[in-house]
Amino acid sequence: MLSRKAEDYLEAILNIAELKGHTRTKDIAFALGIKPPSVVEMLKRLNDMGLVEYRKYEGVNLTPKGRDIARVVKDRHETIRAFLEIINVPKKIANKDACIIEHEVEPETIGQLKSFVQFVQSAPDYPQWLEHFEIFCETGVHPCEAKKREVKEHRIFR
Amino acid sequence: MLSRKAEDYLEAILNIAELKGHTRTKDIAFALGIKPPSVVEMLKRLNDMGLVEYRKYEGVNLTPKGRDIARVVKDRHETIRAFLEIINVPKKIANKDACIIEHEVEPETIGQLKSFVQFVQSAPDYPQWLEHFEIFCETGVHPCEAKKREVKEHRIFR
DNA sequence: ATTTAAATATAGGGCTCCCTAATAATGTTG
DNA sequence: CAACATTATTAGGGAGCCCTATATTTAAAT
Repeated sequence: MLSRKAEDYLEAILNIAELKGHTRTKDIAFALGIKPPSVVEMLKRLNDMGLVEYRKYEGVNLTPKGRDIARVVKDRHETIRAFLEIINVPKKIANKDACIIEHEVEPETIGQLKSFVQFVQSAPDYPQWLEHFEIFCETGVHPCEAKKREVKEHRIFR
Repeated sequence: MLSRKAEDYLEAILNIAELKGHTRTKDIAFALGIKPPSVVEMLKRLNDMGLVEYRKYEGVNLTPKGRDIARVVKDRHETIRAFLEIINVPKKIANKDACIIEHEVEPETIGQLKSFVQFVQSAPDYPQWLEHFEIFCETGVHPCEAKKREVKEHRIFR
């Protein structure tokens, strides 16, 4: 089983490679907020696992095996981020926390989260309940409940 | 900053204490799926941090400070577990994955998750969209979309 | 009260992942 | 091409968590 950190590295390498074409130690270190020597250490390990092709002073490339894993990890990340944004977690935090959640969580959980995101996104129009959710966040009261109460109160006053 | 593992220990101690009145090394080890020596090591550390009162061969108790933290952790856990169950992650997995997610995630995220759970739970009746979500999981099609399509097809055939 | 069993603790070791300081390779530029 | 800056790497070390094997203590049973 791959450690969460190893997954982070693979994902970072994929992202950087897509962005810049080549991947250097420095960029990985920057992306993960750590120091270069830590990166080198991990690259050696990933190389030994056959997930990455690492050549000193030249840079790294994902192997097909490594790329497959990186894609899965990235997909999970996107799913979680999208979900968190749906429930109005601020963008920046959503992204950061997706990084944390994405590891080690069971496929079933990711699967359900993914379904949920797709469900919301495939809704024909902006779903009403999401609007209700926003009101609930602000007021602490479910709009439908508020309606009911009004009706009740009317009855009392009459 | 407290490590995620340290938080796990505090939560476990709280749970066991509530259940049995006293907390022993063995029970913690069982709850966390690790061996007793690892527990002893952590208890010493938690003791030094003032989160736990640990006496050799006698057991542990949470200090007020430790109990406060444990309660927060447990609350987070409950929130996440409840959410995962709402989106139909199997109970057992929901609980396990809640353990994983609950750590290190920003308060904002927990807050929004919590709001979401409360929102669903405070809905006056079983919300229709949840039913729709279940159908979507099974069929991959949003019920509302399906309706639209039917209408369209009708038009074509006439 | 002594033996035996269960629980607990210590010693020592390993893996992961991070760091700083020092060294080596590479690139850039006058 | 030499001097300088940038980037990478090695060396060595530390914290966190876990383990097995070996004491030690407490509890239970004869």
